[in-house]
Amino acid sequence: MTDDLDVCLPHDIDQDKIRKWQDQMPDMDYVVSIFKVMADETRLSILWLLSVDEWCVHDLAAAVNSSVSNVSHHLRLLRTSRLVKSRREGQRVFYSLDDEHVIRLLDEAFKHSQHKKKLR
Amino acid sequence: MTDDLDVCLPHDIDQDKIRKWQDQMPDMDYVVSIFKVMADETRLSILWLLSVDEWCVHDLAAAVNSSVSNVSHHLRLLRTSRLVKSRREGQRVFYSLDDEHVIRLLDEAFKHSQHKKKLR
DNA sequence: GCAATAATTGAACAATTGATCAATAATAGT
DNA sequence: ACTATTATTGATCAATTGTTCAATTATTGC
Repeated sequence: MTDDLDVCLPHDIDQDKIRKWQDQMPDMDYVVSIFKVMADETRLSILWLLSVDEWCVHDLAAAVNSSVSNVSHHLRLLRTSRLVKSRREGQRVFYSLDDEHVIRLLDEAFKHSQHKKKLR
Repeated sequence: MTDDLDVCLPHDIDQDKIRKWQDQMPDMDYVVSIFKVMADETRLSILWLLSVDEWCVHDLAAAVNSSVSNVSHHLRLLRTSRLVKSRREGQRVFYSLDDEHVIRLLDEAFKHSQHKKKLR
């Protein structure tokens, strides 16, 4: 916790700086929630696969080496986060991306990753 | 778990698709770790503040409304993830970004956020 | 050496998360 | 109506995470 009782104590020169940038700080909530969703190997794999094609739950589970149940749980989170959408076709439910921005984030992140790899 | 014992059972048409994209899937580990680091309000705020200037721990703590101890813990994670670097100046330790890619990720994410806001 | 400021560290705890299992729902074919 | 396939859901449990507190380290000035 921050108590601003440190008036006239050492190191109060930067109060202006603190206030200035505190005021300009954007709302973190939404961005944090997006990063939370993407910060999981299974979900990130799903998103990557959905960025190249449409997939049914069964095949997604096979592709990410997990159970249908587990993948379904993850898909629900992705759906409520509005990152993917679904459509039913017979017994199967097909999922696809529902957010152009996510592709940009994925691209940026994997580009980043590639670059880091070279440095080692 | 996926047992590929479903040979010659319904819905085996897509085995090729599964294998094809499974093989092309990039390594998720590094990207997941970066998203994990960014998926926290305190750390994201710190990163955002560091993207505009250099900060000492004390001021960062004040700016994100947290304790010095807490911020120091977060900074350690950011440091070991190689996203920030530090330099000592007297009693104080100044932190700054150590990864150009992070700025791009931040920009992309907050741009995304801005756009979503308009839609509601 | 001592006191003051700044920062780091480790332990402890509550809260959140991801995976698994069993049960249920939805659809299609016989 | 019954069975098989696909998908969803809820409960449970282990593992991870974020915060707090107390103790420690590092640096400066007296």
